[in-house]
This record gives sequence, structure tokens and C-alpha cells, in this order.
Amino acid sequence: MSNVTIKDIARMAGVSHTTVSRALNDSPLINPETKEKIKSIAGSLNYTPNYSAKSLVLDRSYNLGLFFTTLRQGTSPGFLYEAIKGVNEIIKDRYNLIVRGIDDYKSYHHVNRKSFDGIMLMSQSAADQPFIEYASDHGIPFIVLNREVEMSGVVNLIPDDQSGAYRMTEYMLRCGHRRIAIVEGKAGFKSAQARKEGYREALLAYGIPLQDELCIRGDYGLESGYKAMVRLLALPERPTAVFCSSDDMALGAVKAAVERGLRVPDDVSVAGFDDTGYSAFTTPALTTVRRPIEEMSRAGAERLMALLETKESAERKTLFHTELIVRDSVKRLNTE
Amino acid sequence: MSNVTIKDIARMAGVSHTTVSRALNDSPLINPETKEKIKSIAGSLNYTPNYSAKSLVLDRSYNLGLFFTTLRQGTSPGFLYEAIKGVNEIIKDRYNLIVRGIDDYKSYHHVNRKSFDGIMLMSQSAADQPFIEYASDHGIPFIVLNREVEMSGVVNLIPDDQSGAYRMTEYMLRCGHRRIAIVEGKAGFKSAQARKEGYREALLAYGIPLQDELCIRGDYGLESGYKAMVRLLALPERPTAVFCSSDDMALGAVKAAVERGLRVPDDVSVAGFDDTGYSAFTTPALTTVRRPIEEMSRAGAERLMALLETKESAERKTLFHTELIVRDSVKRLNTE
DNA sequence: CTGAAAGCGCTAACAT
DNA sequence: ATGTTAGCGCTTTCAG
Repeated sequence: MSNVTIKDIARMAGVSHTTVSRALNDSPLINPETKEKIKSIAGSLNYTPNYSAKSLVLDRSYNLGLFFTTLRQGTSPGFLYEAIKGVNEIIKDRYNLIVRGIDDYKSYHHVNRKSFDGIMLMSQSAADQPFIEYASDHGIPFIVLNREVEMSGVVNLIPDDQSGAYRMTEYMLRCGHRRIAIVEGKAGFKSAQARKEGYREALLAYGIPLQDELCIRGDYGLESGYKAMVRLLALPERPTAVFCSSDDMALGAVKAAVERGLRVPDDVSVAGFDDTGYSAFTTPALTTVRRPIEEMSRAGAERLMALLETKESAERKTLFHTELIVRDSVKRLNTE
Repeated sequence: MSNVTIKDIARMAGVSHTTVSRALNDSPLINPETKEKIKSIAGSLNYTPNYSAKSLVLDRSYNLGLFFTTLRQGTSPGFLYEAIKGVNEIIKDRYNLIVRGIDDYKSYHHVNRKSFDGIMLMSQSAADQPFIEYASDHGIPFIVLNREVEMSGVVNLIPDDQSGAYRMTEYMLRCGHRRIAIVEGKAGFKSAQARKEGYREALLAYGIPLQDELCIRGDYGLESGYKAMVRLLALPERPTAVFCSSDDMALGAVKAAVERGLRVPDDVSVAGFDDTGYSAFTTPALTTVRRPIEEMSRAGAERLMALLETKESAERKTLFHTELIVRDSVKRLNTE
């Protein structure tokens, strides 16, 4: 029932508990034979160190936080999934991974250096700026993923959303589309802004003015894509292509089009962003932009662990490349 | 920078640290005025208790584990998402939620009563029986969700998969289908077996023999649904309806059918299981069985917390009802 | 109502 | 190479 302590082992081995502690921590000062003996006793007694005690004296909690802006809305299941998977793969059982939406906390009181050795913030919105400042003020080692932050000295891993959106829009333009709408992401989310910017830039490069009526606000969710498409289809002059800032919204948009008797991509083209596992399996398969969440999360975990061990990390800002994934939901209007 | 301890507060308040401890823990033995004074000092100093110290003396870690059989395959993003969301909603900041796939552990060494006050196991497969026994042997309070376990005395919350599958199959039969295939879930997963059983039972009730060629093994993933459908469509006599044991597989199945020029549901009907957020937005909208993961997770968190506080929990086994969700992917062949 | 003292299990000087 | 001692920050007898 494992209430064995180093003192018990010490007694059995006929040494002091200090020696046991050292042996178990592989101190080089201990006689190899003694060490072997102690370890074997520990093994046979099924000894497990009491991490609360270790934590107290070593001033480490062995907890790592993986925090999201919110778990309620705007965070897609696929996003959460890939992030957790990526991080867990790296930290193995060296740390406990604590997953939380920032908005689950009434106060940040429980978030402190004693309780978290480090924090990875999957930042989605500027709304978590206060949290970032809190962490910074309280000297908690942290890194920010997914959203670019201005703060200096912060390790910041971000996907290159803007150029992804640029390439997608450019692709649509190359396919001959000229009237291209965008369904934007959640208001206040940096990623939403970056994707819009890439879209704008591409249009500009082709000398096409940005039209307000073709920019519809969404919130990254399925439903909002649906509603946006309904509005777009009601326009006097319909777009020939719709760039949705998330795959989920693209799904919703396709749904709206199909319900109104239109065919995708024959009557209207639709593209997404994210490349969730589903996008290859929708009908039609979704042309989208792949966002390397899992890779970014793995890298984040590595960087955070390095930061905890060496107390510093070289590169501050790292861009993760997005990739255009061409499937079947955007029609080629020309032969180029 | 919050390295304030109760001793600092004691000094400032002119009392002993014992009194501070008691005051902060709302002990009734402390003079209300003293208490107020101490609390206000603590507040102004921005005191945060050191949870490692509390943990050591109180023998509680304030950690709750949410464990999955695996995070690599067979666990859908939606499943993970709803489970985490449900649990976090209940535990708020009273506990840390640690999310892990059991197969992330090389050994269970780090899983013990000192490190986890309690564990919720989202059990998907009999493969985690050893883990359950481990937890039980080591006296870690735990409850098992999602999969029925034989072990007595274990709090066990499970969705009623079998009757969900039964109702779905029955619905297909009522629609006039007689040649109904099933794409089964991951081998070894209890849920896969239960869904198959519900299917079998319904066929039996209608006097239809189970045909091996209509039972295809899948693994709950998109791809496996696709492959299964390919095989079914190659049959000399095709099924008129295909019951997939997960929405993901249903998506794959629809994909395969459409690629082969068939229309769903006009040429072949497809149904799913789970009712993930996506199922209403696929084309056609998926007829499926809703599985109340979030509710079950919330209930699980409540039960676990009750178990930790009162050291016992009344009901051992609770069934969560699944629900038939009729949408557009199953065709009515008759007029009944 | 408050304080002194002990101790949770561990690590880390400081001896030797 | 090993032991002695102190102490991490907190709660909890036990005394008063």
C-alpha cells in the first residue's frame, strides 16, 4: 500500500535516510554496492517517492499548465486534441499536464510558481493579456503559443496564419475567381485578424478592392459558417468563392449552399483553414490550409522544458509554416 | 513576488503562525477581529498558500486525473473535448485536472495516492484492466466512465450504447430496410461490442439473421469507415443501409459511397453513433445516436468529489441514456 | 481564544 | 562514502 518512506528503507539497509535519498537520486558519492542494495530494497518494497515532500523542499511542483483562452467556444475539439497530444508526447511522465481554460478560474490565485513549474498558453485572444501579465509579474516561467504577443523576452511560437491565408486567396485568384468572400474568425482573436490580413493582401496584389459586403464575421464555429453563407448567398451579386477562416465554418458554409440547391464547388467554391482530420472526408473534400498545431505543441513543450532546466531559451519567436492543401472544394474557372 | 508565508503574516499581525493558519482556514476558534485583521494582512501581502506544504501535511495533492485508454487512436477529438469540458466545469479551481493517455506512462510509478487524490478513467478498452487493478491495489480513489467493469464496489458511469444501437437498427428496420450492414468499432473496445449487440438484438427481434458478410470491423476512425464501405459496396448484393459504430466512420463511409457515384441516402443509407458536433453539418446531415459524454463527465466529476469528501458514494452503476437523432442520412423505403 | 512544539517526507549543507 | 542536523511551509495536538 506504498506508505514506504526513505526512513523505512534506511532502517532495513542499516544506513541513514540521507544515504538512501542520495542513492535513489543516483548521487555519485555513494558506494556502488550500497547504492545497489538500497535500490533493490526500494524496489522490493515498491517504494514511491512522496512528490509533495520533494516539491516542498525542491520548490518544484512537477506541474505544467496547458492553458487555453477558453474551453467553451472558439476552441475546436481538434485544436484541443492536437495540442494535448503534442505536449503529452514530449513531457511523458516527467511532468503532470494540467489542462484548463483560463476562464475556468475565478481568480488566478491558484496559478503561481509554487503550483506550476511552467505554463504553456495557447493564446487565442488578446483577452488573455491580463493572464500573461499576471504570469509574468509572478515570475512563472511561461511561453505563448499560437498568438503573437508584443511583450519582449517571451518565447512565442506562432503559426504563419497570414501567409497561409495569402496563399489560399492567391490560389483562388489563380483559379480565376475574382469575387471572393471571406468568413472571418472570432472577433478579437488574433488569428482571425491575421487570416483576414492575408486575404486582403492577396486581393491587393491582384488589384482587387476589398469589399465590405464580402466580409462576414464568424466565430470559428459550424453554425456561424452556415449563417455567413446564407447571407452571402442572399447578395445581389454572389461571390464565386468563399474563404472560411476555419474548417468548421467551411463545413457550415457548404451545408448552407447545399441546402439551397447549390453544388460545391460547381456553383460556389468554399475553402477552409486548419486542416482538421475531417477535412479530407467531407463532401467535397475540403481545400484548406494546414496549421501545424501538434508540431507547434511539441516544440512548445520542448522549449518550456529547456527553459525550466537552463533558465533561458535562445530564440524568442518562431514561426511555424502553414501549408496550402488543395482538394476538391474550389473550382478552377479558367485553364491558366 | 509572493514568497509570503504564514510566518510573515504572523510577524506583522503580532500573533503566532499557528493563529494565522487557523484564521486563514476559517477556524471557529479564532476571535473574529483577529481573523479579520489577519485576512486583511494576507490580502494586502497577496499571500498564496504553498500547496506543496499543504499537500505534505494534509496528505492530499489537489490533483485529479482524467485518464484515457490512449490519446493516440480510437479517442476522437470530440470525445476528449467534451470530457475535459465537462470535468473542468465541475471541479473549477478546487483541483488540478491532469489529462493523460494511460499509454503515455512507461510505468504506473508516478500514479499513486500521493500524487492523485482521485482518478477518473475514461475507459475504452479492456486493455486498461491492469491499470484499474493497479489503482485499486494502491488504494487510489477512482471511478470508471464509459465502459462497464465487472469489479464490485467501483463507481461506474456508462452510456447505454447497446440500447442506442438497438433503437437505431430498429429505426432502420421500420424504415423498411432489411439488408443492414454494421461497421463495427475498434476491436477489443467494449463500446464496439455493445453496439454490435444492440444491432444483433434488433435484427433478431425482426427475425433477420445476422450475416457475417455484412459485419465489417472498423476502428472508429474516418479511414476505417471508408474502407469498410468500399468492401460493402463490392458485395454481390449490397446492403441498403449501413450502421456505423461512430460518426467518424459514417463520414468515411459516406465519402466512399459518394466517390463511387452513389447518393446518400437515395442509393444507400448511412447512420452513425456519437452525435459529435459535426454530424448535423455533414451532407447529408447524419442520422445518429447521441451519447451524453459531457453530462457523464460532469456527473463523474461530481461523484468523484463526493467520494473524496465522504469516502463513499451510494450508487455504483449509473446508465446514461443515449438518444436516437433522426436527420437525413437514412432513407425511408416504405410508407409504414 | 492563542501559542509552543512536533512532524509530514524529503534534500542539503556541514561535518567526519 | 556516510551520518547529523536543520529546515522547506504548513497543520495539529497539547497546554494554557
